Amino acid sequence: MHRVSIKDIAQKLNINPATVSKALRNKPDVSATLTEKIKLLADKMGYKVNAAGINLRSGKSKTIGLIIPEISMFFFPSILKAVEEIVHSKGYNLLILHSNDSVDREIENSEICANAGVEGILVSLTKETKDIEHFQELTYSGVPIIYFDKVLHNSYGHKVVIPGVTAAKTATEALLKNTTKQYPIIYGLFDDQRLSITEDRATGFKNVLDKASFKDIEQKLFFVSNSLEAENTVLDWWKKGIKPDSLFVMSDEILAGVVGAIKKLQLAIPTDLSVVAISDGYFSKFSHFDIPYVETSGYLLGKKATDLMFDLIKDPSIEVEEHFIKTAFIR
Amino acid sequence: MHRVSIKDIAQKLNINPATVSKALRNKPDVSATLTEKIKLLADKMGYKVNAAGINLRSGKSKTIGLIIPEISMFFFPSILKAVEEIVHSKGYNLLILHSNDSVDREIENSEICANAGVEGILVSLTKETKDIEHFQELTYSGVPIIYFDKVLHNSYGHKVVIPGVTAAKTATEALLKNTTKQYPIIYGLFDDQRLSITEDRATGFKNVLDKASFKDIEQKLFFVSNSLEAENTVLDWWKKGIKPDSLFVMSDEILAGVVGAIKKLQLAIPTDLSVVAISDGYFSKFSHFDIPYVETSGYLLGKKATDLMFDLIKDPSIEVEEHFIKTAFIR
DNA sequence: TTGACTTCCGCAAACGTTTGCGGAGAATTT
DNA sequence: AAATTCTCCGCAAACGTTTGCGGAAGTCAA
Repeated sequence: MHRVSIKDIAQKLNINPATVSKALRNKPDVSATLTEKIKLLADKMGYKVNAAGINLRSGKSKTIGLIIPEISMFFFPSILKAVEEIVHSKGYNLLILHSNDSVDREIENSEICANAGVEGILVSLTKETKDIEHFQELTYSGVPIIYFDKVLHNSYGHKVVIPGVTAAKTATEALLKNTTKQYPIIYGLFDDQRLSITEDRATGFKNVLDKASFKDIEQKLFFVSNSLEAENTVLDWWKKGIKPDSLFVMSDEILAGVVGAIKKLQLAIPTDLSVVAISDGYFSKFSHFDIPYVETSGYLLGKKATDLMFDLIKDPSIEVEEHFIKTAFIR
Repeated sequence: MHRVSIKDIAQKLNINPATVSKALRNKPDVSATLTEKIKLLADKMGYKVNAAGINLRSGKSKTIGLIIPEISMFFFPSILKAVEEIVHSKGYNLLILHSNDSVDREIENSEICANAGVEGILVSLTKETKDIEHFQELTYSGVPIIYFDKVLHNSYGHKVVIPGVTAAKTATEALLKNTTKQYPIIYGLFDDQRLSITEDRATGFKNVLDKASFKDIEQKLFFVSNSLEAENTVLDWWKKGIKPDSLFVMSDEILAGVVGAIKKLQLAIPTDLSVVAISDGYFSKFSHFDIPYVETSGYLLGKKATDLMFDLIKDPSIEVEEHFIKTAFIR
């Protein structure tokens, strides 16, 4: 019942715990014969290293913290897959904290990370987050922090993000190309306005339409806070007799609602409504109509962020900059 | 740069570390005035408790391990959400380990849990897992283990699962009711045959069809290992001119492939093919046709498993049994 | 005034691990 | 044979925290 420690092994062999410790880690200053004897007994006694002891002694935790605003079925699983893979391949553990889109919980989570002594933090911010003081404290104490996906643009720190402006531009340009009408109604459906990714994508969207002076476009931007609201927003348009010709959708989360609305309204795509999205590509597989989209990859995002994390652990002096993930237009 | 410890605070106030420790935890044997002074200074110095120290001293880790075979976009996120919520509400941390459907990695993961000194493990097994010796060792050492979703039926242990047999029965019965043909072709599409959930659902499926002697049914079971294979299997049927009337689909993972095939074949549902599934309900929202399904909830599964985990931590003598999650038929 | 209680803080030890140093003895070189 | 190097193991201390005990000073009642 009692957990076997190095001391127990040492006592049984009438030797010093330090020797056992060295032997188990194949240090050259223990003879081969003794090393083998120690390992054999350790195995027989069911010895497991005690992480707490190591952490205390070394002052390190071999743990990376991952703080996310929301656990969604879209982006998040692929991110996590990449992060988990890399983190464990490096012999580190992963501590997952979920902020539920609340700054207070985000602050709590940063404190949990601090207490746990994580050696690095990957964080995607909540919609509510207006400043990152609660992380700055950790930065000062030397813990590398990487902000990914949902970040604060006007803040200092390592960032890994989707190139939202250009992605939105590409998508909107595709939307324009498909529009044959002279006075098209083009709507953009976005997530919460406070999000950096919303800001980027809205900028790209407006940018393209504003420059498309050759057409008389009625453009409008709508901001919703979740899938359900997105669905209701689209339903509402049709209920009011407003029928946009084209729709830009900024993410899978929002697209899920749009697809739901399209289903209920029994719209033909792209005849009744032309849709372009920024997406991981799920809906091109699952829905019966084809939606052209700018493809983003959660996996690549997670991979780049985590790789950068370990680079930073090796060499904390790496230049602070904003990294972008490659995207591609899929039709 | 140096991390502030209790000792540092004690030194600064010329008092004993033990007193500081007590004060910070509001022990009654430190005067109110001194307690306040200590807390103030601790705050000012930026003191953070050192988890490693506490863990070592207490012999506990305040950590729960979650071992999963695969990070999927379907079931998994809702499970994780429930687990994360409860675990952190209890002041515990969550260690996520991903086996990638490999027994070897599952064994590694169990060892990581052992080394980390987790106080409990939630595990869903890989397809390859044939025995659970690697977990038994942990059980002996007093770590509660809960097997959820993908389990080994013929093994001893606390389990939380979907009632697969009855769920499949309900779904298959619905399939039968919709069938008007005299000689219907009814196919079942399943995940890897080694999985307990496959076994359960296949049993329920066969059970109902075998008893439906009033009709002359051509029934067949197909086993695939992922979404893509599911899609190819369905495509293959049509390529060969085989057109089942009804299709039972055992999970969202498989349903994703089926939906893809239906899209490519441009089948009308349920006219060309009648489909019933066991699902969390995603596709009823995302696909243009309606698929009746037996609803399962990853959230409820995660919640029940985690609740049981903490019950077990409180009282390890709780009777070992198999718990079932409620399901409902949605049309 | 004495005795019995409280209040409040210090002390020492322990959790498991690792590190650098020191030294006894063996092996090697001169 | 003496001097040098090597091999191998023990020793003590340290990481940060908490616990029970002991005791000094103060409070209260008889």
